[in-house]
Amino acid sequence: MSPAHRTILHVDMDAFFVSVELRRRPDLLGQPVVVGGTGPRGVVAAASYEARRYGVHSALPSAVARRRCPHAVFLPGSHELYSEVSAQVHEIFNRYTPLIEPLSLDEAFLDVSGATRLFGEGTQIARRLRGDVHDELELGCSVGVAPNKFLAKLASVEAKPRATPERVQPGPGVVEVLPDRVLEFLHPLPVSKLWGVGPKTFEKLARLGVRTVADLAALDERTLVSSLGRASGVHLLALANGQDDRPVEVDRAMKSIGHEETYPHDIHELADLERELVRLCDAVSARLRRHGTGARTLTLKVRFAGFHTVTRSTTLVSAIDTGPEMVAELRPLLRSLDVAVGVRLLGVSTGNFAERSQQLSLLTGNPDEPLRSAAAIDQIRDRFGASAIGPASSMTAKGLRVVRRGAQQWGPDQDRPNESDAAR
DNA sequence: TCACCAGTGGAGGGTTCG
DNA sequence: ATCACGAACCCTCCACTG
Repeated sequence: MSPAHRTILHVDMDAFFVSVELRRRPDLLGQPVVVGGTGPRGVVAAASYEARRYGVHSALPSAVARRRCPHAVFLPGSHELYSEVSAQVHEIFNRYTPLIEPLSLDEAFLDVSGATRLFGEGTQIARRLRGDVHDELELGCSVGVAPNKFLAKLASVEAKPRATPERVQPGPGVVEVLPDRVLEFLHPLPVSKLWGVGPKTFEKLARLGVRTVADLAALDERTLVSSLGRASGVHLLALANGQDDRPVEVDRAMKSIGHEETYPHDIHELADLERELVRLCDAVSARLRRHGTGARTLTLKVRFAGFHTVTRSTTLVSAIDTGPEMVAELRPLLRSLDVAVGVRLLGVSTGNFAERSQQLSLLTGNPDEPLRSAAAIDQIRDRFGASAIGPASSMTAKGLRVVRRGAQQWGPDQDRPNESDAAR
């Protein structure tokens, strides 16, 4: 039996990556600080509220961010550290409910419907939780409280601090949407605030004369479905009426694993791309094995110099989980493309997970060689680190050192300065 | 032989989110 | 002037099956 109405929390850490950095760099407090890619093709992953005053926000190209706020401090960031801190935040959540659905490192839904008897109303839980996070981790967060996920997420936006060109205003921290005030809260909002309405959908809705959520709610379902498609149309109309019965899902199974990289310079040579393909397959297959699964569907992604992007995929009868096997499937797909114009990004993604079946090699009649050597590689990496061993094709000419690009999640590293730049 | 139906699943493109 | 990365989900078209 589900309760008459649920109490859902959406917790969103305030400027998470930056706030974590500021704990070890208190000298930067109150300054514009940006975490993200530092190279010319990088983007902003997180901006302090001071930086936001200058129009710097996440996903903004770093080059633009530098122009808008030249005195901002740019930090490369450490995904691993943020992961650890995120886990600590979740431990705090766990005091109040086990029903936690992480959306990302810095966001989560909590279903506290069953916790109110023990800890009080949703807003009381929200305030206690904020206090814990602040006192124990020196981090700020904003919490939305509502009868469903979608409204809780909207509420947490209202709870956040706000940066205007003049100043940074602290937010209320906790905002609740009461069950009998849902439409009152929802309908005046612009449709662009709805979860799932991006630039494209916004344009389609604008053509239907829709500007506010109230406009959307008044729309005929058939009209909406014919414009947005079945699933999106029905879903969006429900949201516009404040209805969202999606449960807080604790263990969402991963459906795809992939790696993609944007290069500091476009690549024109097929041979170079094939070498990159080997590296990507090596990395993705290692992650597959760590998750103890194999993949049946492999997808190659290529972004050309003009930003035009294509994908080529293949689905196998049985799942694989080693680099060489993946390369064997994807290399022909890569070769089928004309890469003369130059490639700025190459990506490999896997899905359709299934147990890897034991099989005999047709050539040797022995148990699958790739499988055994992959296991050996995993052992070496466990003991000596990820860069201890890699594909021969990614060794430098000088040999012996595996070429590992910087662990940059938000774009390629800054170009390595050459000797003439070393002026001091 | 043709038309149709319902269901499944692959391929490729696309949108959205954080 | 410039635009990352990782993942989920959706749509359309198409082939195949019964």
